[in-house]
Amino acid sequence: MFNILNIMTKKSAVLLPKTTHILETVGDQIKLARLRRKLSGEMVAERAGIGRNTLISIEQGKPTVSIGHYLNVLKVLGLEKDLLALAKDDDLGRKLQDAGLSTKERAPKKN
Amino acid sequence: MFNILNIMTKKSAVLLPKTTHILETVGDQIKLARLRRKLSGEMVAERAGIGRNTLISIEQGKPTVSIGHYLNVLKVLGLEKDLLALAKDDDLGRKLQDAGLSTKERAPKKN
DNA sequence: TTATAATGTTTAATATGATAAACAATAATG
DNA sequence: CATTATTGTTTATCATATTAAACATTATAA
Repeated sequence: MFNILNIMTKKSAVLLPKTTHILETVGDQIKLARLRRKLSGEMVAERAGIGRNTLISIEQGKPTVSIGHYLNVLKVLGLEKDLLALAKDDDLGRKLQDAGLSTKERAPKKN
Repeated sequence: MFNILNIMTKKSAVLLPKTTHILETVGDQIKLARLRRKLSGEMVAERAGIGRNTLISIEQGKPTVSIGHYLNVLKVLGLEKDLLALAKDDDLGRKLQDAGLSTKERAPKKN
């Protein structure tokens, strides 16, 4: 509590309220998908190769869990392809690209 | 190499080939979204509050990066709502639910 | 063609993610 | 109602995720 050193050396992700809400919503959706399949947390955790506590962290929307564990849980539920939606339909990006044209392998140099 | 103890005590996610490919594809999509915005890796990493190496891990599809860091990178690109797609359209789940009916707060007891 | 910024790799240090275990609370059954 | 499996919390331990720094490569733009 009030540990300035902890704040300055923090390595875990700091989320804004809106971002936190997104993660919690995803956690709820994953839990609902599990319950629809009538699977206990212990069963899903075991099949995903993770501990029970880590699955609970996912379902509660904790930002610390690795994307690999996330993905393996989605796979147990048959939902792993949902991840492909990330940065897939990049409308803004394509408009920016149309404006600037071309797509390079690297970002432009700042001169 | 050939460290049986490392295998038995592994905590990082073990992915199957198909799952690995999904993560790598997402990494490519994130990198493409960054380049369309003409942002350097250093700039995105700084805005997302992570190190440059961690962003590289994300763009290369490494399974170790936390969902929180992932989410903050997506936010820098204006794509954070994409995460809401995870376990959202659970077609199979809804069919299973229709078959079994009801939705409980917990998985059924196994007796 | 040349200069250089962007990207990628490796290494070492350390904060932390993931875990099991023990426990408490409670929803789901009979 | 009574029983109990599921869910959730806390704690301690340890493997590892994250980082900065130094360096190498190469695409970019003049």
